[in-house]
Amino acid sequence: MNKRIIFHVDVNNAFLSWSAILLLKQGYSTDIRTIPAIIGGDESKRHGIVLAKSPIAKKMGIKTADTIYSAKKKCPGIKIFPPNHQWYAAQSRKFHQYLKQYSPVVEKYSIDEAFIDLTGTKYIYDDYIKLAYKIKDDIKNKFGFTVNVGVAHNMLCAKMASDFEKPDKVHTLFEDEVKTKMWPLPIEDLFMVGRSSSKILRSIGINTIGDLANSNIGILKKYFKNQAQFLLDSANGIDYTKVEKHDSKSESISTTETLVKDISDKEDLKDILFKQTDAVARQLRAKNKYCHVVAIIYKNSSFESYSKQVKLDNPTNDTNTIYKTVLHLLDISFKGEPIRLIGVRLANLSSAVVEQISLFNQEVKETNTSSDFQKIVDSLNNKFGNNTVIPASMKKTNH
DNA sequence: TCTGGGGTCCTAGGACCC
DNA sequence: TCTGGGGTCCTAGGACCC
Repeated sequence: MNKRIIFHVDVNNAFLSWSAILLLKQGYSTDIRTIPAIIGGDESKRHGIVLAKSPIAKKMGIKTADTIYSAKKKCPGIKIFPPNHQWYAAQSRKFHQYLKQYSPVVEKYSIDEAFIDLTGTKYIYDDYIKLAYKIKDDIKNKFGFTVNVGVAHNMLCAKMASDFEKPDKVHTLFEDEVKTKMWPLPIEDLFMVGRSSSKILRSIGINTIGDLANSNIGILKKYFKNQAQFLLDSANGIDYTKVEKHDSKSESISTTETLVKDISDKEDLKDILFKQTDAVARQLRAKNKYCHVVAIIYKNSSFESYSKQVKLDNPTNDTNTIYKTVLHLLDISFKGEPIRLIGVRLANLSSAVVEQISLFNQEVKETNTSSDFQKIVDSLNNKFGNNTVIPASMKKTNH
């Protein structure tokens, strides 16, 4: 069997690099990639975490998702810049669009990462390392930001390889390199080993990826059950996952909002939930999908998260139907306590409506014919601003 | 001035059915 | 009477990713 050939392309410090480009364009004199700098949310709105950091900031111990408070402590005088998500989305589109020319099988893994499956292209590209360098340099020259490219025979190794030395580098991680390049790394560096798993692994004397690769499956199973084999395979660089272009593979749509202040008033929560429901339902209709599950998500002032969900008899994409369900979930799950974050999630998405016919209740169900009307409303709102057309029931709450 | 937002996947436990 | 064993569906919560 022929070996696959997979690239993983990863934008270096994506949000920070992209902001750097925009700032330079706007006449800002410093390239923020070259100074201690971070992209961070607004602390006064309780969005105070690090979204991206410059290489120098990283050297000073600042990590993504650190609080800005702690970043300042680690690096007094650090420059903080706000995120610009629209600009990032535009950069991301250019990046992903560019990669599509090399293979029909490109997986958008995140806003700033992609996998390319180049298997079966050896008559087009005689040297894959050269190709990796070409892609890296092209992106730098065309767009002004740098990437790392990982080259391997599977997705896991390609991803691990692109994470080696940064920025602006090409790395390989083939089978015969796993032992020398991957095994010496700390266990936290292995893809899919997070805080919780690494804590357990270190407690049983597994400190490097090599330790894990050479560990006993029986012992691993005691702690990780069905995940044990996956962990052992990963540490050995084994992975059979296929690169898939899952543009339409959406499984759920959600939105959450950390409130500027904790809210414990139910009526205030209802207003927020309506806006959120409207937003996710619109996304659902834009994808021509229907949801089967509706959920409400909370985080209280003690940072405890919980949720309540329900499965609908009939899938829907109708804002009002979903909102009624959300209100019902609120009624049966809201504890009256101060809420820090609230959100709505739509899940079990399907493309077609399958009406469930009740045996006992033959009344004709209200079907999704309102969907066409809603799409017109959506397009008006998209064109003229969010509250051009709103339901009469929400009108009173216009502040 | 502590701690974002959008996702996927897995597991445990209860309800229910045969 | 004193407790089976499959299986599926559903919900809640948690781990992990960027």
